[in-house]
This record gives sequence, structure tokens and C-alpha cells, in this order.
Amino acid sequence: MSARGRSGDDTQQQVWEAAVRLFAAQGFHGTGIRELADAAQLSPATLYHYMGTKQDLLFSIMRTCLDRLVLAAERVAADAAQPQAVIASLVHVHVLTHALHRDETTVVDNELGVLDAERRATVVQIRDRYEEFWRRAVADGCERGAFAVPDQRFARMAVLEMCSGVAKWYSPEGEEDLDAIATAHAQLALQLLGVPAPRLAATALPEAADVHGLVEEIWHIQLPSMRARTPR
Amino acid sequence: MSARGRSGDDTQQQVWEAAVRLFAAQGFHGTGIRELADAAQLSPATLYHYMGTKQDLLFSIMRTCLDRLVLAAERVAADAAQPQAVIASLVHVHVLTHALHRDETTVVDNELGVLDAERRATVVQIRDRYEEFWRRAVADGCERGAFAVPDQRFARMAVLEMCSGVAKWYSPEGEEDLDAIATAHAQLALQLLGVPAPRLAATALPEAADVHGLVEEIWHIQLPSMRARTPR
DNA sequence: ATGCCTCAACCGATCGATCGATCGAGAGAT
DNA sequence: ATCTCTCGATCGATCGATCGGTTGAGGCAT
Repeated sequence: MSARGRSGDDTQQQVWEAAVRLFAAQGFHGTGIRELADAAQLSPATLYHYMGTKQDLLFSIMRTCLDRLVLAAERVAADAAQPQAVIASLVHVHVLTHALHRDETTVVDNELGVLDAERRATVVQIRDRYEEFWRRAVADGCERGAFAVPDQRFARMAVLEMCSGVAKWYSPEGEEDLDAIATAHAQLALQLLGVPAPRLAATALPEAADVHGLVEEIWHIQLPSMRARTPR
Repeated sequence: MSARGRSGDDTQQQVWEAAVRLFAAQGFHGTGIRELADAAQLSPATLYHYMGTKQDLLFSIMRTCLDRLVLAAERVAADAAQPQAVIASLVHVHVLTHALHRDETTVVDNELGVLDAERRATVVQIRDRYEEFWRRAVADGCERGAFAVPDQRFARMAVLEMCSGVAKWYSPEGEEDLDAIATAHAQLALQLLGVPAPRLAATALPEAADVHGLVEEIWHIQLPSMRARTPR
């Protein structure tokens, strides 16, 4: 299928990984074409065969990452019924994936301004679709009296920011179990939303195994068997 | 004091403002020397007289911004006694200043990786000193039984992220009153920290006027007289 | 099997533009 | 006379992107 070398798919993935790593570490404008080509083990000219322009590459990264989030949110929202359960699942998925893909998160969050107006609008639209799931979950919980917040918009942005922030400090070398982190953040999110302590204790948090299956399918990854998925 | 033109202090400030605006909008590497000089109404050579190297300028911006935050946190921590009041004041100051100086916040948060190792370490050290005030406030509240969180570190990072996030969506053209936003976030932070609703209602939130004085002094700005500082 | 064709994969060389930074010189104030 | 401030001109390096051209595997007719 190819002339001397890796298959196209392998190369495509190497370009993706190199770009995400370098863009996250040094920024889009801080990463040169030659540097990117070296990291992907290609010549600059060959790199263009795969990525189009540099901005094309950035755009495809952002689009892919956000599309996956939207897809996951659709599934979660379709499954769970109680607003608390929806929030808990959204938080679990968000925290899990943002911690596992810190570099992607960094790129999506920091380099939006690099895109031209048209592409930025496209990306923002996908992001808004994602946030819409959170908006509905918060509004739903408030209507049913499950949540109590001074302002729904503030609360939504606060929960989103606090979950995305995990990508800024999480390190896989740390001792914390990822599911424990996700569960703790689900609890913090529900507390932020004004769920009283007694009712919080009675809330059934999502099964980690269910979330894992969803994440593994959409992100095409194999989660390491995490500790204590089914306690002894 | 100068040859034909503004005074040195004025020029310095114009460089600061141009740099903060451009670095925030296009990133450090995305902003050229000539572009920066144009925005500050200087020639590229004159620009170097004021900023040193480009990275010197970035470093001084970050240092100044974070020093102000630390100074404000020291004052707040010295004034208030109850952990709830400390958190509420920290949140109020943080939200107020991050909303009023969105560009500074963007630069400090996004361009840390640009600095060389030594300067980055210096900046991180100041940031850590700031976060230490939050750590103590959370720990204090937990020890006294005022707060209830699954993990103090997670809670601290969550509150910080949610407050900083205001800079990402706040617009001065919006209808919301800044003090109302800050107060709402103080309430959300206390809820996140597990303060039960009844006790929260009984908590005295900081007087907006006090916080305003602190902010005006440290940031050298004049806050517009805000609506309903003393409700009729 | 053999020869031929096509096309994705790949690259050395190089384009014009821009990058960050510096120099020496001049202008004006003290 | 000295010092601060100003700038046009220009440095070498690097930028993103494109060019023409080589390679070799897979398909096809013989």
C-alpha cells in the first residue's frame, strides 16, 4: 500500500501524537514545522502530505477532541434519568478523559484564538453543543428542586472549569486512583450545586465500569484495569 | 526628562498595555516585536530600551500580577477570622480582579511554559505562595468542622479553577453586576466546600466596600461606583 | 512469471517573509 | 559634557510552505 515505510494510518497517528505533545508544551506558534516533522520522524515536505497546513492540523485535533466529548455526553444524557446522576456521569467522563489526555485538553483550551474566524466559529459551536448538555442537566435539577444555586450559568461554568482544571495538575505518576479522583469531583460538583449532604449520601453514583466502557469505545483506548473496580 | 514625547512612565505603561492585550489575544509567540512596537507607538529599537528582551517583558508582567494577588491574600487572611469569611473574601478579590483584568489572567495562565526554567520556577513559587493562603483556609475550615470535602487538595484546586474561569467568559458589556458575580461565586465556593445551607445563610459575606478599597489600593485602579453597594 | 503503469508516500532544496535582536547615530534635556 | 530617549538600517536565523522529482508496492494485461 505504500512505498517503503509505515502505513499511512501509523504515520497519521504519529503526526497527531507529535503535534498534540508539542502544541501543548510550547504552543502552536512556538512549535516549528521542522520540529514537528522531526518529532513525527518525517521530512517537512512529507509532513505537509499528511497534515495539510499547520492550521488544518490544529483544527482537526480540536474538532476530533470536542466531537468525542459531545458523543459521550449524548450517551450519558440518554442513559441517566435523575439530574444528580447525569451530573455525576458527565463529571466522571469529563474528569477521566481530561486527566488521561492532558495535552489534548491544553491544546483545545489554549489555542482557540489561533484559528481563523470561520474555523473558530465551528469549534465554538461544537463546544457550545457540549455545554448545552450541562446546561440542561443543571436547569433540570434546579426545576425539580434537587439543586439550589445563586445563578445557573455561574454554576455551570464553575463546574466545567473545576473539572477541566484536573488536566492542569493531574500526573499519572501520582498516587491517586483516577476513578477516586473522578468520584471525588462528582461529589464536589453536587455539593457546589447545592445538593444537601444527606441526600448526597443517598445518591447512587455511576458505576465506574459503565463509564469505562463508554470512554474506551469513544476514545479508542484501553483503560488500565483500575484498582477496586469491584471491591474485594 | 525625555526627548520629544511622553514621559518614561507613560511609555512604560503603554508597553505594558500593548503587551498584555496582544499576548492575551495572540499568544507570546504569536506576537511579533514589530507588532508590539506599533501597538505601543514605538520603533522596535526603542521598544527594547523599555522592555529588555521579549521574555523579560513577559516575566515582569507575570511577576507583577502574581505579586499583587499574594499581597491581597495576605491582607485578607490577616483581617478575617472565620474560615468561611476568609474563603468568601479570597473569592471576592480573585473574581473581581480576574474579571477586570481578563487579559492579564490569560497571559499568566497560558504562557507559563514560555519562560526558561529559572524564571518559570520563580513565577511558580509566587503562585504557590498564593495558593498556600487557600490551602490554609480550606484546612482551617475542615479542622473546625465548618467544611466537609472528600479531599482538601481537590477542593482547593476546584475553587481556584472555578474562580479563575470567570476571566474566560466575563464581559464588561454584560448586564451582570461585578459584585453580584463575586458574591454568587463566594456562595458557590462555600457550597462546594460543604457548608450546609442553613449555616451558609447565616454567614456574613464580606462588605463589598472593604474589598473594593483593598483592590483599588493594590491594583492602582479606580473601581466604577458599583450599583447597590448599600441597598436602600 | 514478466513487463508496464499508476499513485500514495516520501524528500532535498529552496522560496519569500518574518523572526528577535543589535548597532551607531542623532536629538533634546540637565 | 553627559545622560536618556529615539530610531533607521540591518544582522543572521528561522519561519511556513512549495517545488520538482524519486521510490516502490499493487493492479493488470499478456
